[in-house]
Amino acid sequence: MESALTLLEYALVGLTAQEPLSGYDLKKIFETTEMRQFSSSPGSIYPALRRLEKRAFLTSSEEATGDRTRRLYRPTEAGKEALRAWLLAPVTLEELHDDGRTPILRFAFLGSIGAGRKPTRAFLESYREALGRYLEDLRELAEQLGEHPDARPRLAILHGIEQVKGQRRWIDLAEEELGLAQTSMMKEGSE
Amino acid sequence: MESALTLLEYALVGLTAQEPLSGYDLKKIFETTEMRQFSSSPGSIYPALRRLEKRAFLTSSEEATGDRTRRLYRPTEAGKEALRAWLLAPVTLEELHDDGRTPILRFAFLGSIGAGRKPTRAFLESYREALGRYLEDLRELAEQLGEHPDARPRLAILHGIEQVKGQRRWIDLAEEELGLAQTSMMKEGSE
DNA sequence: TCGCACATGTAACGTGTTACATGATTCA
DNA sequence: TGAATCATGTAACACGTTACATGTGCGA
Repeated sequence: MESALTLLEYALVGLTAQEPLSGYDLKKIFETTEMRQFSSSPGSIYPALRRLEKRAFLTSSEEATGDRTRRLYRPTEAGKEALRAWLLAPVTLEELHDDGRTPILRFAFLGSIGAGRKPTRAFLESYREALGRYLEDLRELAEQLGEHPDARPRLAILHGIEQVKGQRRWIDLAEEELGLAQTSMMKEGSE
Repeated sequence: MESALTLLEYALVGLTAQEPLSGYDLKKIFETTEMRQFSSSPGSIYPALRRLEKRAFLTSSEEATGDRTRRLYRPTEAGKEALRAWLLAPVTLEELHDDGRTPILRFAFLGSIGAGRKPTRAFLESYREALGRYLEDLRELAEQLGEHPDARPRLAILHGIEQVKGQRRWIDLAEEELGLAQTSMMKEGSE
């Protein structure tokens, strides 16, 4: 252990794990896809890549694609291991408190470590469980705010409750699409 | 202009605008309510309060509540003005991209500047509008990811879509609870 | 009197942001 | 030939995190 990468760093390892990428590629991904949450400024990406290489989570090699030379990054074994540990960790209430968007980011990356049905299902289960506890907290808070003269703070909590409900619906949807029906009793052999 | 406070700083101004608070009070709020997203560590709060006082967004006064002495903070006129500008700004697509949680945080604070029905309605309208555009982007992205061999990235986008739907439902709910039915043609006099 | 809650700070550190800077290649 | 895109950096700065530090008042 003693890893603890930043979210940006995990994203860099996760993306390069799927295929070797240059800093410029990553920049492009951050500005065109839903990874907008990460800054696409070179001032964040390039230093992070250097950092990860120095810490031996990534390796790079100068390569000539067509005519230009680009420095392509890919994860080392240690990098893959750190990524795996991050992706396979169960979703906790604390994670939801810190930043509700990291669970789904982790989910999206599960393919980059070739995770099969079992870890995917385990991930969704822990997500569901954490959401359940989160929902309890929110309902309690909403009740406490019931006396508040201004309705808006309580409505803000109701917003959170609606979000949690949406996330739960999505888990059902995802399990269905992935053929992970929770009622099934069949043993699984994949992964 | 030339304000641009951090999210933490806006939260500090917004909370003290409702009633004068000490650094310790704010710390408590951050660790017990749904404002957990802000660190409750003194290393972030006290420096931020000093900063805001130096920049004349807050004033403080040593006061003896019971026996202890506490430094109570409250916003200056400039502080209230900055808060007002922040709260009354329409929700934009960019804001949703940067951090989907700021709109609802701003909404929750609308009472602290005594915002009435009209700005509240305007806020929700802009929110709805921004979400609509966001939804279009997400649907397009989901379609692009349809070809992807791994279903999980596309499912991650569907998660975003579910979240947006939940937010829209909440807007309807909020408008109803606040008596801001969008079908109503009545002119309003408040605020 | 022992520990907990109250109450406020400081210092080192790492990281993201913004702005600046450079040069090659491609396309109109 | 000029502009846009490709491609990679650096430097100053501000901020949040973590850890350390100090002291008071209250209740068991």
